Amino acid sequence: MIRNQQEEVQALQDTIYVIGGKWRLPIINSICNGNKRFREIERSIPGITTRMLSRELKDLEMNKLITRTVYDETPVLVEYESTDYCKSFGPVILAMIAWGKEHKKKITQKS
Amino acid sequence: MIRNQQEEVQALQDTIYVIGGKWRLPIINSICNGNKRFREIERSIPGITTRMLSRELKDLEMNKLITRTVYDETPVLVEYESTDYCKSFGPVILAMIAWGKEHKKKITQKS
DNA sequence: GTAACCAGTATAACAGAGTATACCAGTTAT
DNA sequence: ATAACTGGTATACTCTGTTATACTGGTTAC
Repeated sequence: MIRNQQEEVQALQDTIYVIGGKWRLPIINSICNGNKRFREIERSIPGITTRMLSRELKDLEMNKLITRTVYDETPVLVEYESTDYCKSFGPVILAMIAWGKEHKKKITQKS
Repeated sequence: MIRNQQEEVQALQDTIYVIGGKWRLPIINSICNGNKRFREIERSIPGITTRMLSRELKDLEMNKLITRTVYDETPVLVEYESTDYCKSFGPVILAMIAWGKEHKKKITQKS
């Protein structure tokens, strides 16, 4: 039953690496919920600092999960948007939400 | 369209917290593939140290993803096994593997 | 003009994840 | 008896994710 284990573990670690950390998912979530502007996203995520948001947005853009568009209007306007690719991650995210909820119940049960 | 966002983000972060980090998934994977003994698991994961394996196994046990059974035979025998609960995470893991593979292709494409 | 917004960057410090290396008590194999 | 196995623990270090705080240059509102 040992298929291409090495490769699968690598793929798993890649996925974890892309969406891991404290802020990635909340940011993705915020953008998927329609927030486009930097400050708008910042305000929607309690506790995040501009530094972290800035860094994470760059990583997410590099990984093609979001796009960053600069509109060269008089007050420079920047918009972040989730890609279709990001949305392709939807099922995994939903599964993780469901699992997280069940998990909390399970762990807080009296032993 | 804003459902219980706060709660969902929390659930997401819980899930990430449980399976995040460099070694959790490889360990789960190893145990699910039939490795039961400490040194056996250790050898199956290139690069891991006994310290990390020890710590992660404790966390995974606390989160009820694996069981630790001590058989009080003459050479003390310890067996780790994945729980049904851990297996319930299977679909998410498979989705993550698939996503990770696709992602690698996507990112390494010429831009 | 000064206060508040925009989209960030700079610098420094902290805390926890991860690494490196050695060691322990006990058992089995030669 | 000496080496190699078992299932780990101890100590010390590095490294990076995260925080805290301040600041920039430009625009708009009062």
